[in-house]
Amino acid sequence: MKIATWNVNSLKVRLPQVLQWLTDNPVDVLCLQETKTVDEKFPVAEIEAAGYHVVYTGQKTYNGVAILSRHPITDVVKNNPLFEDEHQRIIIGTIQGVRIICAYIPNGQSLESDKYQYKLRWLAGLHALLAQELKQHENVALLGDYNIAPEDRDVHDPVAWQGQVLVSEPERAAFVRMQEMGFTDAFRMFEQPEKLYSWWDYRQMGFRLNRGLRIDHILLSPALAKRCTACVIDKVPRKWEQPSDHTPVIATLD
DNA sequence: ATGGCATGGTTTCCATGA
Repeated sequence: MKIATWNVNSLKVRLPQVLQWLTDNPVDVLCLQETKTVDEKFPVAEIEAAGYHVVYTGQKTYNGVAILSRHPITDVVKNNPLFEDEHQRIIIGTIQGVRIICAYIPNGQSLESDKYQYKLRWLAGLHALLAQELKQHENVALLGDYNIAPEDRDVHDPVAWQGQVLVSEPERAAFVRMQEMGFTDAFRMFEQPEKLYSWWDYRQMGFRLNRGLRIDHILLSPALAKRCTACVIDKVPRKWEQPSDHTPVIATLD
């Protein structure tokens, strides 16, 4: 079973790329973030025609998440029942016995911003949700745009980024807390190329200069980590015309 | 030097992203 995550930065703009990518990479599950699409305008027919079931929750302009799956999706939950939130940032479903949590964690903007405090509160709510899901399910996977680069090796220029949003100590502590709950960063289970990231700034030739961050992750519960045989970042779509600034992460489960 | 680019909506600028 292959599960993947991709922040598409507008599904309306990126739908052709999503369909192309799924043709090239027929994964079982693809979690999307930043669909930026209200539910009434979600491209259900196009995705179903590609052979995928889909569940989604969106809003106007911002945020929005979806799970695409080759297999039926059951027990769907939209948003975090333990954290009141105007934003559509979480969708959960069970696929082939795996509890798939698709999350778009807030950006935080800057340490001085109210949005940063919201991010930290949101992460505390996520911790509570994960604890609840772990009680109920053995196979839990959290896939998405975390907006956290866990370690300095996940940052192209750790000195320039030191203390900034996405790498600040409280954010990294929130990531560590998930690891302490039993989750494993699938990417770091395996030997990886150096300086491989999942996001690059659109500006100033960020991708060409490999000025990136690894902020999109797949965390696996203990039972799933045992089944994980590979995890890769696919940089190919970032090279396409009019790309998302993020690129997909894929984990393979036995 | 707080810019640079991309997206969607309130559309010819603004908010947001990371």
